[in-house]
Amino acid sequence: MSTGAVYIVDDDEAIRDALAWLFQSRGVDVETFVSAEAFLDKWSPGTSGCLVLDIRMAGMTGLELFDRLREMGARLPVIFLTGHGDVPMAVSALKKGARDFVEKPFNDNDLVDMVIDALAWEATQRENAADAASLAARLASLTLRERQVMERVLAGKLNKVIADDLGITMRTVEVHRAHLFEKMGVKTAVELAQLMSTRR
Amino acid sequence: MSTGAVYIVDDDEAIRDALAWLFQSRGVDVETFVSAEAFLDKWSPGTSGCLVLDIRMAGMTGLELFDRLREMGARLPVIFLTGHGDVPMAVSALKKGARDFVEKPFNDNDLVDMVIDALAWEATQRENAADAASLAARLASLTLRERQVMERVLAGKLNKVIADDLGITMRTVEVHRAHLFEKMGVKTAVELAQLMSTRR
DNA sequence: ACAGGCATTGCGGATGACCACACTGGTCAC
DNA sequence: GTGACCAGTGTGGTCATCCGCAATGCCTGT
Repeated sequence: MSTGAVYIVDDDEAIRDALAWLFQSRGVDVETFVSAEAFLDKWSPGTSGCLVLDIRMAGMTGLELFDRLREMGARLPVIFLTGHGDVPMAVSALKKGARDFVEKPFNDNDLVDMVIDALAWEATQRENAADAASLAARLASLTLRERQVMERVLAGKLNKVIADDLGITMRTVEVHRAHLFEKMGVKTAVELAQLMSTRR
Repeated sequence: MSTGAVYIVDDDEAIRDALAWLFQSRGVDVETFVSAEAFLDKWSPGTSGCLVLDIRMAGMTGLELFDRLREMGARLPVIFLTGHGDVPMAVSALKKGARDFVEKPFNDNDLVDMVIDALAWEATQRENAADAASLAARLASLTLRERQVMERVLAGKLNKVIADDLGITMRTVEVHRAHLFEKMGVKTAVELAQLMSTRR
């Protein structure tokens, strides 16, 4: 798992080149795009990294690309660059989850530091998302009965009560319980509770 | 528990009065302050509500008041008002946790809506903080041994193993276990795990 | 038709959790 | 010094959990 690259989207070739050189010189992988559309072509749910996005571009603007990516489920951190941004635009972008909003001219080193932070953040987010997905998958693999038993185990009910509750025998509850513990990859009810509590 | 008031800090009397009237007409409790210093006098850790803060004021500026409050542990949501803010100022304020950053002239209704949202948010935050404090208090009431046993219970260890671990008898572990369950207000290990997992 | 997964149940035993009762010893505060 | 609190221990019993072994009925896909 290497940490992702920085994706620079700007229709000004001079800026693309300058930024690409800047990041490369600091050891950050870079890919550049001439337009929002070009990045959308490249993007897939597996794309990992950080976006540096010019606001004002021909065609789709940076803000529009940002919205589009969010709609498509992208969770990449986005740093906006702008020559002459206004306050409402900056506020709206940040409130929608942009990572930062930087006016040109900016300090090169600061930008690289921001990107490096964003890359690290994105990597941990990606891990968390993977954990959540794995948990969801395991949850989905449970049968109806197993889910019903799990709910009641998490509610602290005794097997006897659960059995009564579901109109089945204690022995059957035990079987379901063992199965769901197996599927969820836990050995005790305590572990199960922790697993289910952290992510929600 | 009523939801808190909106605290308006602005050195322009006309604006204070206009905002006070605006909020009152929408049923929101209002208090106004002529300066950042005046609000600091009034503030205490129990102060509940939402701040509407002019940036440019004689004496301490809105941004300085914001920083000062954060240092003192205040978690009040803050909405900044500014006549001529610049982008870096807005970005910095939002990244430091300001709720919003609004340029004059602004839409009255939008501001009230923002404040109402902020008040609701603050109320739930306050509840969460109270729960966390109560949990911390209960945790602090545990004796050393009880904490040691709790850790190991949460690690899914059996009483036998815990006993071995701590060099004491199973019986003693059972006693500590019962005591800590009592103090933490839970009846089962599962409840304990849920209690400890949600807040961390 | 047959394999495989799911839900169900029974029996019995090993192990663990929980509890009431009883007792020792140390520290700390009033 | 006496009471409150903490830590530690024992006996004995009840209830719960966990497992292996064995079996039945249903449904689905090959």
